[in-house]
Order: sequence, then structure tokens, then C-alpha cells
Amino acid sequence: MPRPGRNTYSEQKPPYSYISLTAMAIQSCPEKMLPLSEIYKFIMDRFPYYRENTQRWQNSLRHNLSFNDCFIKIPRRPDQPGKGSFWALHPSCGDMFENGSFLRRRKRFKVVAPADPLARSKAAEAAHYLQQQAKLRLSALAATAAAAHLPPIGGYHFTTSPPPPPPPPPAAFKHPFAIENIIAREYKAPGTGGVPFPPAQHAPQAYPLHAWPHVYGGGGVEPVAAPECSAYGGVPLRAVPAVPVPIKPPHLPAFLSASSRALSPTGPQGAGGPSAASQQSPAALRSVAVH
DNA sequence: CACTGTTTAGGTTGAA
DNA sequence: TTCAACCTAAACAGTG
Repeated sequence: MPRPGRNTYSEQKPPYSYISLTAMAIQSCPEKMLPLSEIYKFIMDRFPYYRENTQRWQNSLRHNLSFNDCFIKIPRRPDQPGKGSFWALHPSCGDMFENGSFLRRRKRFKVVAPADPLARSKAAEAAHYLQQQAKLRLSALAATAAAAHLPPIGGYHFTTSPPPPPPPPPAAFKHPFAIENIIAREYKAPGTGGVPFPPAQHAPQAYPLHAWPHVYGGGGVEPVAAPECSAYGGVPLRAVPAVPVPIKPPHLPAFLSASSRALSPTGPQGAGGPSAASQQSPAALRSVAVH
């Protein structure tokens, strides 16, 4: 297994699990939710290793999406035609990775299988919450684009109230394998005109880009283009700077805050115990309608 | 029909 | 050594 920061991963298998790769893809998108095809595209664009044997790893990736509770399937709304659903990270899985590193997870993120309809409705609320968050992010992006004299995002108009200002950049230590560093590219001040996949000199200062040759095309490999986030009707968003949001939202709704305690890897549920997957279909419980 | 999503099963690897 | 995380394969159903 290659060590990051040394040789290029251009043709080698990256040291990230499929869960990590999927989380990267989802986090890289302003809406924080992507259809399966875009997740594929993200991974193939950044990791040449995954441009081969696509059937194999894509099957594994789909398995991970369904099996792991940290991913939530968000159905398309009627105004979002297309195949398949959107996939998002569960709002409470922010501390899933050790010190923010995507190399290995602390513990499998597991949602206690809801045995009652009330718990199921909470899952629906979580999906609805994610949909609303995606709306708010797009609204913020549209406002930012307008301020920067950029064309509106696909002509989408949302009736939601203006989103709160983006949270201040976290001052806490960011692990080199944190998503912000792995996919670092558009994290610039709004209005400065995001540069998708900037060259090395645009990289965050803390972690030089040569540490991420597999992402930035180091080691003599040309940088690869960032995939277009085509959520919400295939609207290209790459020219719009991303609004950085914390992996773990600072203020979760009550229903999520309450559940996050039980869902947290550090929560009382802890390790051990029979796998919920073998008891009840977790995916069926997480797949909820949002309208 | 291709793609998407779910589920099961078996194997490998690393940490405790 | 055990256990959990992870990987891979495969079968199958649903959907656009």
C-alpha cells in the first residue's frame, strides 16, 4: 500500500477506501449531494487507477452506498428528472474519520435500526433536511455568482429564505487527509472567482500540493479537470466557488442532534453487537421520500 | 437493456 | 487470536 506524499498514485490504487472516495466526491460538490454517476465521474477524474476495471469497483462502491449508514439516499424531486437518486453524507457522520483523515475510519457509522414508525419519520426528516441544505447552498452559490457577475445557476429559483453566511473557516487542525485538503481547490473567498482545480501555487499553504499527486496530478501528471457537479438537473457549477461547510453542521435540527448522540461512533451504541444489516434492511430504512 | 440499488457471502488486513 | 473495517463478487429486483 503506497504512502501518501511519496510517490504518485497516478496508476496505483489510492489508499482511500470506497467510503472515503465517495465522501470526497459528495463533499466536493456544493450541494453536498451527488448522483451515483457523478460519484463515479469524480473518482475516475481524480484517480486514474479507477479508470480501469470500472465494473468491479463501481459494484463495490454501490455496495458501500447501500450498506453503510453514513450515506443517505435522497430521492429526486419531480423537478429533478434523471436516473437514480442523490447520495449525501449523513449529517451526523462528521467525526467518522480519524482526525479528519480519510485514510481510515474510526468506526463504522451505524444508525440504530428504527423499530418504530416514529424513527422512520425521523429518517425522512433527515433526508428532507439534507434537501433543504442543498437548496440553501445553491441559493448561496447563486447569490455569490450574481455578486461576481456570473451567470445564474441554471435559472433555478428557490423560494427559501436567504441562507446564513458561511461559517468562518475552522481554526482547528486540519489533517492532511481531511477532505478540505484532499479536494482543496475552490476554497477561496466568495466573489474572487473560484479557480477549479488550481495549479499548485493556489493550494492551501499548510499542505503543499506535492503531497497529493494523485489529486493534483503531481509527479508529471497533468492536473485533471474537476467534474461538473450536475446535481439539480445537470447544472454545471464548476465555475462557481464552493461554499465551505463543515462536515458536521454546527447547529443540527433537534431531531438530528438527538439522533446524532445515538448514531455517533463514540456514542453509547459503541462497538460490538449484532450487525443491524443482518437484522433489518438498513437501506430500506434510510431510503425515504422527500417532497 | 443499461443503469441503479439491495443483499448476501467470503476473503483480506490491521488494530486491540 | 479476535474483531472490525474493508474489499470483491455475485445475484437479483426496480427503474428510466
